Amino acid sequence: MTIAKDGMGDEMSNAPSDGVLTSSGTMASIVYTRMRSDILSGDLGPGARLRAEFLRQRYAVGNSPVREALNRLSSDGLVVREDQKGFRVSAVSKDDMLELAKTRSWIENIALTQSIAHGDVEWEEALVLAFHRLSRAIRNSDATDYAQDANWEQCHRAFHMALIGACGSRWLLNFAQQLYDQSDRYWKLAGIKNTDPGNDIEEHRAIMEAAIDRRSDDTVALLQNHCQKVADLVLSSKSSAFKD
Amino acid sequence: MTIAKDGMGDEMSNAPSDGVLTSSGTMASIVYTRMRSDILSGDLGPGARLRAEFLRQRYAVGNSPVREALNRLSSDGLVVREDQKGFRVSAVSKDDMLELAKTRSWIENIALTQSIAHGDVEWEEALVLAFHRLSRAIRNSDATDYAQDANWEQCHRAFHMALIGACGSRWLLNFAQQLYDQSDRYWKLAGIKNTDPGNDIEEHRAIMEAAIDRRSDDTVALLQNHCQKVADLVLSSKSSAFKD
DNA sequence: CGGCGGCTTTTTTTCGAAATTTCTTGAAAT
DNA sequence: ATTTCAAGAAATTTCGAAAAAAAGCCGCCG
Repeated sequence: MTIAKDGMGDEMSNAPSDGVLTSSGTMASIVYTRMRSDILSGDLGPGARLRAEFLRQRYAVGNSPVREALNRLSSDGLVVREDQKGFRVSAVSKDDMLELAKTRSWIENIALTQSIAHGDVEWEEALVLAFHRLSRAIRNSDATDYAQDANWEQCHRAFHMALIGACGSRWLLNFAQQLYDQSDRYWKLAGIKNTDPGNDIEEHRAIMEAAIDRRSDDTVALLQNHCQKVADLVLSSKSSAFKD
Repeated sequence: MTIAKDGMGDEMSNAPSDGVLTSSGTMASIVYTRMRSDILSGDLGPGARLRAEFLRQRYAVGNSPVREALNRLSSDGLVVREDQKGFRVSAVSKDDMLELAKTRSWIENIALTQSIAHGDVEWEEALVLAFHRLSRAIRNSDATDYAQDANWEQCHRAFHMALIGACGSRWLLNFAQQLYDQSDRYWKLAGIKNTDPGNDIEEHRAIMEAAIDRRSDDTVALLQNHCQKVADLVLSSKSSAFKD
């Protein structure tokens, strides 16, 4: 089931089976995971100062775990560090969003092309499974905005990772995940309501089928379109969050 | 002179003008820089355990700075963390080297194409300057193996960064730098002697000129060729460092 | 002879406080 | 009124030791 050979991948290494980062073990890892989640969800807003005392209290731990988590997050680009002046949640802007979307499209383009070219039967099956779970998550969700659903989120992430899972480069997978995280943050900050379950399922199904049929160009086009649509939505939202 | 808009870039942010990472400020940052350098140079060999006591003594600091540096390096992929079992220098292998070379070629391909498409006059000038410094570093070096020369190393890195400096994505620049670092480590571990200064200069000159002439395809081809040659050398070296 | 539990030792991880730096405030001087 | 400077406050960074976990050791039992 797992594709990467495991060894360098930082984020997914502590995932129980696939997707979720429960990352246990040390306090530092727990704080890292929770804080990452809080930043992605917008609970810790862009630009917010991350004072030691505040975080120690919030996560009920001492100084060291907080600091270790912050240092990891800063390498992930979710937090910025200014020597001697502390940490803050990295800012957002229209320009950043555009840069992000551009970069993501480049990276996913390569990764997807490679994945389709080299994906084996295992990859196909993992993809089908990921799609099945995603569509079920969408159907099962009774919320008017299922994007809030933690399960949907995990399935959606897993699907996109499964797509490129056979690209043959842990580096690329890592990069793609970083970019996915960032996009995810913008999506949530924009506060977009996901209103059309049927279309959402079909869009993902089309991507999956094209991938499995090894129609490389089609798949890439569909995925780019999918991502572009998301980016447009984010940018055209009232976007009170982006001072721009 | 600087191209990136500055803000998220982690590595280069503390560089005085360009290239060198003296990254001062906090002890943690100093240790991070020195340790990174020690790993890249092979002074801390692949797979080596990084015990707290050893590092505290080596860098003459307390526990916290060492730990912060380790956490940052682990996100960079130069160090692997195993919760509750400490840190070690990330391993090397033939497969990893191939994966790395592949990924680097993909990333640099995009970055270079974009840089050539969007590079302005400032970019051209920075590139010319970087080349000039590189060629001077090569000529001035009296060592039989100028790759040992710290100055050459910095100039070489600066040149390759200048090439893609106008790609328009800080993400991509960051990724490219990570991959460059890793390649650099393999290069040094392989212990290759750089014996042909003249050819080295001309190879870089050809790349620079093609880039400035905006011959996108040519430039990419030249760069790929350049990187491929390096990868082949590394893999065909006696490579006592790679268990396979 | 080999594997298994319990003990000691080593190493990692975490805490709380000291040291250092930055930020704030307010009074004095131009 | 504005700027400058210094003292106090707040926050970050660093240290050293305590707590927790892993690794090594040795005798014991199957």
